[in-house]
Amino acid sequence: MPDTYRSACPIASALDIVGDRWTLVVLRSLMAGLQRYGELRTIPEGISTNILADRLALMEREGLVTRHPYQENPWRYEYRLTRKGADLLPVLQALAIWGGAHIGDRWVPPGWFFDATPDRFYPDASATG
Amino acid sequence: MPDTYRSACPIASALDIVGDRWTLVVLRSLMAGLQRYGELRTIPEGISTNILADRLALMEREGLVTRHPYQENPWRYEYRLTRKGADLLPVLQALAIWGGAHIGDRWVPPGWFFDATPDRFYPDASATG
DNA sequence: CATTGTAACTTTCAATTTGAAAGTGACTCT
DNA sequence: AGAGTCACTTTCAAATTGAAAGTTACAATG
Repeated sequence: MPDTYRSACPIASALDIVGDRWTLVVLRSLMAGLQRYGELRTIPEGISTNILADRLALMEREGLVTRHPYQENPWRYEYRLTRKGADLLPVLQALAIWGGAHIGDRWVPPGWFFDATPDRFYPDASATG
Repeated sequence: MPDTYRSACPIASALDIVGDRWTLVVLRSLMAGLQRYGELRTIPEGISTNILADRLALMEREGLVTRHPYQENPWRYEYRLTRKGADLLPVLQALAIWGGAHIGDRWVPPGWFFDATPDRFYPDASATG
């Protein structure tokens, strides 16, 4: 968690964790199926490498994602959503509805996105931590 | 709108408008009934005056709020949500649910907050622009 | 008429954050 | 041996944030 929250308001406190320019965009990408650093680098928004590494580290510290090795020599990890991370899905859905309604000519998300519930993203108990 | 959006993704684009440290906190405060600069200055998060003035100006430019004079000599304005601003209520509700569920000891929002729909905040047609 | 007070900003400037680009380390492949 | 890949890390300039002081316009008080 942040060292201090601005207040005990659940909205302000949530924004102390995810209320920056990139965290929710990375989260969206994880929900879209991207799992590795190299995949996340390719998102159309063009995140720079230092910011991506920093956000992934912050998200791990906040318990939004966990790292799972997919290779040794050298060790490489993929990032998986935790329940805490997956539970932000309704925030992304609400933002997508708003953006689609009030900004012109946005992409239409795939059908599964609005139908999904958070447990779609943490099917295994090991990712619950 | 921002000069350029990072992509045409409705989530990323929405965050290009409201994805900073303060805009959604100010929006929450407007929904809680605060309408004037001097009232908004008193929020428990402690926003500094230059940031508040800047965010209000940005929110007006984005069409999230409109200014309505409540006094002449000198002119003073109160800020009212537009439909576009009020339609962010589901985002705030989702953030509040998540913050309440995943961060310890947060305030419990008043009952009306989760029951409300956006039209609670734009009762008059003049605020629709 | 000078002084104090109030409301809504605006300015200043230091500190923090962001971002583009280049660099690093551990490998694999040719 | 040399080139390529992946996942970062470092560097440093630019943009943003924030605390504090200053400004403008007026009302109220003495």
